[in-house]
Amino acid sequence: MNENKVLHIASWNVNSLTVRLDQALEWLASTKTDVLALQETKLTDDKFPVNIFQEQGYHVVFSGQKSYNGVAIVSRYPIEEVTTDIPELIDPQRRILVATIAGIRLINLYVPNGASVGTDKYEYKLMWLEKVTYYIQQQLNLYPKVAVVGDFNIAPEDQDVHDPEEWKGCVLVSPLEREAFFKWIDLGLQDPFHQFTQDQIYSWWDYRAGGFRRNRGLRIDHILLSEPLLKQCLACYIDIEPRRSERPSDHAPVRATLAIAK
DNA sequence: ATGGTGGTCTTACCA
Repeated sequence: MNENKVLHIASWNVNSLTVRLDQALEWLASTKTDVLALQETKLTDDKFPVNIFQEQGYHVVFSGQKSYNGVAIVSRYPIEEVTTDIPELIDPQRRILVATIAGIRLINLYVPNGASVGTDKYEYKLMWLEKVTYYIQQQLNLYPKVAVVGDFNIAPEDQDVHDPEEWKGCVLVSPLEREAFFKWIDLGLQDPFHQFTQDQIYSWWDYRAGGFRRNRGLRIDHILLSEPLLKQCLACYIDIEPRRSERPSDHAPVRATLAIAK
C-alpha cells in the first residue's frame, strides 16, 4: 500500500538568530517544518547554537561571520554534500549554503541588498547574481531536483510590490535585478508562488514608517524549484504570523509543501 | 512628514 507523505521546506531571513532563536524553534515545531533555510543569522560559526537544534532533533549546518550576513540550514533529515563557497565567487561575505537533503539539492542564498541603484553595493549585487547564475546552471546539470531558496532581495514582478509606481526603478525591483531573476527562470527553475491562491503576497516589510501596519510590503523571499520538484509541489505560501510577533524579523518565512513517495 | 526602526562587540554601518 502506498502512503503519500509530504516534505515541508521553508526559507526565513531572521535578521539575527540570537534575537530570533526562540521564535525560530517555536515556529519550526508548530509548523512541522522539515527543512528550514535561514538567512542573516549574524553569528560566527563558533557561536552557532548547534546543541539547541540538535536537542530538538534537527541536523544543522551553517556559514557565518561577525555582525552581518550568515546562512544556515536546519533539517529533520540528514544533511549531505555541504558547500559554503562556489569556485565562481571568492567572497568573504557568508551568503551561500548548499546541501543535499532527502534527494534535493538545496541552494540557500542571501542575495546582497544592493543599497540603491548606481552604488558600489548595487554593482556587487549584480556581479554576485551573475556568478551564482553559473553555479546554479551547473547544479541543474548535476542534480534533477534543485531548490533555490532564500532572501533574493528582488521582487520579480509589479504584482509583488505594494506600490509599483512608488518603487519603479528602485533597488529590489530595478530592471537589471529582475533580469537576473528571470535568467534563473530561463535556466529551468520555476516559482510556484503565483500558481496558488494567496492571502499574503509580501514577505518583507520595512521596519520604518509603519511598513507592516500599512502593509507596505514586497515579495523578495522565494522558493524556486526545478521541473521534477515543481511536479511534487502541493503548496507554496508566505506565513505572515511570525511577522506579527513581538520583536519580529522584518521578513516572514516562505514555505512549500512537496509530495514525496513513500 | 522626503522621515522612520531595528540589529550589531555601536556612537557607524547595514538593511
